[in-house]
Amino acid sequence: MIGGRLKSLRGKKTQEEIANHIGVSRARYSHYENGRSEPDYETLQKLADYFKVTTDYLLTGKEKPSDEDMFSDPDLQIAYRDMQDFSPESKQQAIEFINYLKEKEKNRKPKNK
Amino acid sequence: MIGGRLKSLRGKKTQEEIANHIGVSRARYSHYENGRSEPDYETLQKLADYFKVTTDYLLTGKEKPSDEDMFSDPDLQIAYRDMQDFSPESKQQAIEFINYLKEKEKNRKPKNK
DNA sequence: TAACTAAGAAATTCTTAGCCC
DNA sequence: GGGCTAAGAATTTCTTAGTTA
Repeated sequence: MIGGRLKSLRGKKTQEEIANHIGVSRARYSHYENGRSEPDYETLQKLADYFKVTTDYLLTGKEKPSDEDMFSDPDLQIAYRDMQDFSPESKQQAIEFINYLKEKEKNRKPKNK
Repeated sequence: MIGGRLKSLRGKKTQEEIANHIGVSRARYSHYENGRSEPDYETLQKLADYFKVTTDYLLTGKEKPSDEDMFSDPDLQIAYRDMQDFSPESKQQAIEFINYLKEKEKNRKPKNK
């Protein structure tokens, strides 16, 4: 399960190195990689931080390692959710402003396409 | 921790309804909401599926409900997708404008709902 | 040196049953 | 009905110590 992902994320580093960084014993980390036990949520978070992936990725493997370049930043998502609660008028205003920015973007960098 | 998020996601549904859907006892689900215990990974996944959010969101609260079924206007969705291609500067501008509108909305209707 | 594991200890979760509002 | 929780049972994890390669 999550073990395999940990294994490949670790690469050529030793188990001890990872274990030290996240503050668990060697044996404990080994258990995680071999599926003998699963990390508690706190440790899972530390592992995700250390490997620079989301907990989602560790758990499901369905997301890609979200290194630096995440398309969808949280701020944008929050803004989007906010917009859904807007009155029709505000919604319209928001959309218009976004379209305005979109035009500006176009001119800034002449795209192919 | 994750309990609070479960609570708000549940809304006005009963604990029993959620519990039945994910296949755990009432008491067990109650424990999750009140932080007396934490769901194992399998149950966490079921909860995330049921509430249509990522496990990341349940664990950290940092991500949004998965945009899979962000219903609402198509126009808004298009605008959202456009924003993802924006430069950081334009993104920032868009977010600021949305926040400005958000404030305006707040003042428009001082009382809840 | 690095990784793995058996076995018991320790910690956590789950169930039952009941209580409260 | 709907939600909460004490106590013990059940399950899981963690540590130690030792084995394997």
